[in-house]
Order: sequence, then C-alpha cells, then structure tokens
Amino acid sequence: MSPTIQPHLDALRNPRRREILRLCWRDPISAGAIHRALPDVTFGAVSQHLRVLRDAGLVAADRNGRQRLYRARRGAVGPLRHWLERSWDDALYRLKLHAELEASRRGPLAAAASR
Amino acid sequence: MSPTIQPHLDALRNPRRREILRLCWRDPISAGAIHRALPDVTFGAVSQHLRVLRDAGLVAADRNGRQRLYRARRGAVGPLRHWLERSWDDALYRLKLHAELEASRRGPLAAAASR
DNA sequence: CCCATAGTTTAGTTTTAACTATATTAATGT
DNA sequence: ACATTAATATAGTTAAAACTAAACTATGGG
Repeated sequence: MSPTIQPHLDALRNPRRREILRLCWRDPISAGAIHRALPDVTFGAVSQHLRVLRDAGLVAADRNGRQRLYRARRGAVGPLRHWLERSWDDALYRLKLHAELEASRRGPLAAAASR
Repeated sequence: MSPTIQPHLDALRNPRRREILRLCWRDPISAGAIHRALPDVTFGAVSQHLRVLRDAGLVAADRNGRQRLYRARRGAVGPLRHWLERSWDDALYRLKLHAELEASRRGPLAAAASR
C-alpha cells in the first residue's frame, strides 16, 4: 500500500539530512563543500548521511576528478508527497463528502442510488 | 523555516503508528479496539504510540464512559504536506523556470529586466 | 465500598540511529 | 612510485526509540 516511502521518511526525518538535501537541491555540490557548510559534523558523518540519502534515492552522485558531486534527485520527493496526499490528507475525504452532498441535492432517490 | 513538522515526521515514520492513525482516520475508535486490531503489540505499547500521535497533534481523544475514543485530526497532516510542497517538490523550481522562459519570450531586454 | 474494565505510566531491556576516530580506497600531481 | 587530496567504510560508543511487564489511575456497576 505504501511501497517505498519508508526510506524517504527515515531519511527526511533527520534535520541534518534535510539540510544536506537542501545544500544540493539547486546545484551539485561536493561532499567536502557540504562538510564545510556544516561546521559541527565530521566528514565521516556527512558521508554516512549522504549514503542514507543515496540509498533512499533522494540524491545521486557524479564523479568529477577526485571529488564527488552530489545533486538532489528532485523528483524523488514526489512519491512521498503523493503518498501523503493519497493516504492522509482530507482531500479525498472531502471529495467524498462533496459527492454525497451533490447527490443529495439531486434528490433523495438519486442520493440513495449513488450509495 | 520548518516550524512544527519534526514531531509529525517522527510520528509518521513508524509503520505501527501509521497503521494506528489509519484505524482512527474515518471513525473514532477506542484504544482497546486498536489494540485488538494489532495482534502482536501489547496494550501498553499501543498506548505509548497513541501518546506520540497525540503529542504530535495527529489524533485527539474524547472520553466516552470508561473508554477513550481516538480520532485522527485530519487537518493536522496539512502542514507536513505543505512543507513538502514548499521545500522539496520541484513545483516551485519549475515555476521559476517557466517564469524565466516567459520573460525571455518577451525579448532579451524584458528578460534581463525581470532578473 | 469493592470489584472489574479501560487506559496510562513507569522501570528496565533490546534494538536502532548518530556520531567519532581510524583505516581504507581512488584519483591526481610530481 | 610516492605523496596529497577527497571520499567511503568499519569498529566502537553514546543516545534515542520501541517494546514488555507490572504498577498505577479513573470510571461505572453492584
């Protein structure tokens, strides 16, 4: 029912990883640059976060000489958004209510038939 | 920047809690009924999950005699959805590209002025 | 008041996440 | 080949999450 959102939720749950994802959202950025942007985390920790994000499919890396450029896979956030909409938002629920209301406006018989 | 999504992410990250939230999504349901619907979790654990969901504002409880009826606060999922859209989806990004494209169509000068 | 039912809370344990420090791999320049 | 830079991987530690079992609280019926 919720096929692949678990790793996405796990990845985005961590504020540090959200920050890292933001850092590579617009333009590709090297792991080292990310590390320098986050003063109080070791390089190793950053690399581990990047691995989680990569495993979740939220970022991708391209080799560029001896550094690795990370970029957010922007579309990868879509499924989570979609899941949120489908499963949890009240949009569908309201749609249903609206439909029933419409049906009842067309008269009791029509409303009963539509159920 | 992301004001209150942390507890929501923490709460929804756990599959068990997602299931519990689903159980009280449509109609109010007692804690005991939730427990009975989740065979391999103790009552205590269910109660703890409910507390997390309650603290996150995702469910509310009404007393009904000696039982407590839980119901999902459907609208509470909105902020998370909104945050996802604003922060992470590529919609804004595409909107920006689209605007620049439009500007460039109106001629180089207009495009330059719009920047 | 006493007992049963419905839930919550607490204490303690196990599992998992996040981190540091260190070792290791891979690419480049000399 | 060797040293340097950029990054990943691993081992071990600490902190947080999830769970169980048992104690506790509150409500309603006799």
